Order: sequence, then structure tokens, then C-alpha cells
Amino acid sequence: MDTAALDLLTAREERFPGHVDIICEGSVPRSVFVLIEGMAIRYRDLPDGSRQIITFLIPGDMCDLHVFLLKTMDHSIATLTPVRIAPVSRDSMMDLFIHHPRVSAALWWSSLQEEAMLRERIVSLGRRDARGRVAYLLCELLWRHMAVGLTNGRSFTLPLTQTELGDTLGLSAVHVNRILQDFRKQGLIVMERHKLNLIDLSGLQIIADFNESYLHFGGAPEELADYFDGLERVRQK
Amino acid sequence: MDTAALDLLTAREERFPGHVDIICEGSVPRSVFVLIEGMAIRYRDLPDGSRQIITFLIPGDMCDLHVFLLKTMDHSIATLTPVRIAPVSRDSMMDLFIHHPRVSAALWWSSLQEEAMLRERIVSLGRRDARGRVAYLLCELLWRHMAVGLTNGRSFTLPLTQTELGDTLGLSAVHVNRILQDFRKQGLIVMERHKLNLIDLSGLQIIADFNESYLHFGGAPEELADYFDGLERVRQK
DNA sequence: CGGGAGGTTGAGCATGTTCAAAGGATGTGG
DNA sequence: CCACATCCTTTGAACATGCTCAACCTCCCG
Repeated sequence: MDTAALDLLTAREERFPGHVDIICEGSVPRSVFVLIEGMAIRYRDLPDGSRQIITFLIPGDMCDLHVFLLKTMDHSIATLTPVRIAPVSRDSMMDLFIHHPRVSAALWWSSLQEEAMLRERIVSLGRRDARGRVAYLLCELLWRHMAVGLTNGRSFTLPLTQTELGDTLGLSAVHVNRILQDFRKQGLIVMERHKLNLIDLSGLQIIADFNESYLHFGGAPEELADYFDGLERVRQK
Repeated sequence: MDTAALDLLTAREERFPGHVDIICEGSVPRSVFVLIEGMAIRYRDLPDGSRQIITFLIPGDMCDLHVFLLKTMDHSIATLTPVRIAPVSRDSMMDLFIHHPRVSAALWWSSLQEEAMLRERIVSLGRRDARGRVAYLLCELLWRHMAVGLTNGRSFTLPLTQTELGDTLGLSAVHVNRILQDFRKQGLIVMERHKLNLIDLSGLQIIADFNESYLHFGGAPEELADYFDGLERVRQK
């Protein structure tokens, strides 16, 4: 019945074209949503005209689990490609928390994973050189796409321009370009159209000092299910 | 009765000396805790010997609200000064979620604030120059100390070495030193012992492009209380 | 008074930026 | 289906920001 609750939430669906703002900094979001298809970014524009991309949203990602707790958005969300999203109202969300603790535990879990990714990006920006940052991002994106079944071997669709990569990694587009060329010459990656293939994944992971365990793909510890089942029993009394 | 619940949690207390690891990367945390006094950091060591400081923990901060959802820690936590902490067991935590939804809402809220700070650090590391980063961090720390009543005008105790500042900002200690000197020469700050005074706060905020609203000090929107009260009623049925 | 950690200084160097221009690719309207 | 416009990628060269290394200084604390 919990899956039924989830299905109900994602029944309705909205579409947006590519390169369009879904939510703007300063606005008051009225609903949460799940990204069903396509790719989007969280970002912030800075007064000097530059921008920083904070996270990529790929299918299955929730945006934002708790955003309605904040008065206003402190960043914007924009599409990179045409997307399909399932909006979830504030009320449905509250209903979910009250009546379906196991579902809310799963959502909670995913927000933890996102937090882990934010920490990882901080480490990247603070302490990895440009090659390491690019390599890390490519690995991270491959693993995330893998986790939701959107890979084909070691390749997946990456609809990003080099400018967007630069805005994510704190690098200029020109330098990103040079690093990607270098990776290609070394046979680490192949890119055509927007299909990226990480030929030499382990080589990239070494450059990146990448460790997939930081992304916590293993899922939550087993015993948690027991806790949340207990929670459910209490509430249903 | 909710405050009673909180008091109960923080009744027990542990002490640690300065410059000691409280929780290490890779370990399985058995309890959550609240920092009562002193200062601590979340950080990660990298294979090349460098480290990245991810967040500062100051009195009132919770660490980590949800950490027990993760199998293992993806970073370590260390004290900077001697600290007092109140440990909270996994069971008390679960109990809190079940019986005191308004308290858990408050905790939830604080984890959101932390997430906002992580995003802000990403923007800093990705798109601000060295002066901007230093200025931003000083402003952020002042505001956070203000929020918990640990300031005296525009000054507060900052027990950080320049190396630690560098490890936070992705800069070398030498460069941090030069920037701080510059700020002093320009009359922006005064530092003696470990007392920092942001003489020209608005000047710093301009250099930093600092906007305190990103830290979401305003608190959660009013109507949220209603939601969580409703939640409580349902559970108490 | 001595030891150690942290702060300060200078000089050379490296990584990555900026600017400008040219070369693809993609998509749209005629 | 071509022509054109636009956006993206690529290239080179000069430049800047911040790093490294090494030495020295200063303060604190025992």
C-alpha cells in the first residue's frame, strides 16, 4: 500500500522544455516534485554575472524534499533538457509523512544521500586540481545514472556543455575543454554527440581519487526498517 | 512538555579535550549529539595528506541529526577546543520522532539550514576569489554566533589557526595570512588572541557578496507549526 | 629559559584565467 | 534542401592568482 501511495503522488505529470527555470531564487515554492525524465540543475547566479551549479538532478531525484520548510528559495532550478516532473503538493507531502512512515524514511534517506554529495563537491572544489575535479564529476555522474538504470555499460547520455561543466567545477570552459581533450587523447573517455563513455573507468577513478562509498549507494542499514515499522505501528494505534 | 523532552535528552553530558577526533570516517556512529560548548569541525583527509574542512560546529549544532541512517561515516568530526556534548541514543531519537513531532520538525529545520550552508560553501569555493572566501567565512561565522548569543557586538571568539582557515577555504595558510593582514591594514577587522572583531562588517559583506538570508535565520514559515500540530494530533489518537 | 606551534616574509613558480578569433555543429526559416 | 544564425568547441598567447618552499619571527606555556 505504500507503493500505491507513491504511485498516486506521481500520477500527475508536468512537462518543461529545455533551458528554462522551474523555480527561481527568492520565490516561495508551493510544491515539491520528482524528476521523471530529463536533467536539471540547482544553481545560483552571482552579481558579477557568473553562476555556480550546485547539483545535477537526474530521473528519480526529488526536488526538494523539504523545500517548503524554507521561506524562500536560496537558489534556482533550471532544466537542461526537456523534462517531465511529477509535482507533489504540500498537503500530499504532509499526508505522506503522517500515514506512510516507511515512504518518508526512504525520502529522508535520499536527502541524506544528497547531503553526502554536497560534502563531496566541497572536497572536490577545495582540494582537488582541475583534472581531479573533472574526473570526479564524470565518475559521480556515471554511478548515479547506473543506480537508476540509465547507463549502457560505461556510457550514458550527458547533455552538458563545457561551460556548464565549468560552472559546476569552478573552472573556465576553456580549461574544461583542454582537460577533456587530454582525457580523450589518453583513451580515458570517448564522447560523441552527448553520449559519454568512460572507457577507462578505473584510470579516471584514480585521477579523481573517487570512492563510490561516499555516495552511499548501499542503501540504509537493515535494522532501520524495523524502527520505521515500529513507528508505523505507533501511529496507527 | 516538548521542552521537557529536550531537556531530558541533553541531561547527560560528555567532555572532550581540544584537537581530538570524536567520530572517524568509516566508523558506524551509535549516537547523535548536540554540541553544548566549544567548537568542532567536520572534515575529510585526502590521500595526498591534505584535508578539507567541511563545516564548523558551534554550540547548539546537532551532529548529525540523521547520521544513524548511514551505514558508515563519510567524514570525521574533530574538536578544535575542549567541548561539552550531549549524546542522544538512537532509541531516544526515534522516540522523539514518534512522540514529539514539533521537536522533530525543529531538528529537521536545522538540518535544512545546514544544507543551505553547504550550498553556500560550494558557491564560495567555486566562484569567489580568495578575498571573497575569507570575508564570507568571517561573516558567516559572526552571524551564526550571533544567532546563538555568542557575540559581543561584532566580535566573537574564533579559535582557528590560519592553516585551519585555509583547509576550509581551499587556500594555503600563507595566502590566508596575507589576506587577513590586508583586511587588518584596511581596518576591516581586528584580531587579538582569538578574539575576532569585524569592525567594518558592511565592507566585508560587500567583498564577500554576503547575504544573510541564505542562512535562513528567519526561522521556518509560521504556517508550518499548524502542520506539525496536526501531525501531533493524528499520532496521539 | 627553552621548545613548539603558529604567524610573517620573500621569491620563484604553476595552475588555471582571460581574451580573441576561428572552426564545427545544430536547428530554423525560406 | 540550402542558407543563415547561433551556440558550442577549439586554439594560442599573455596574464594573474594563489602555491610552494624556506627562513625567520613571536608568542605562549611549561
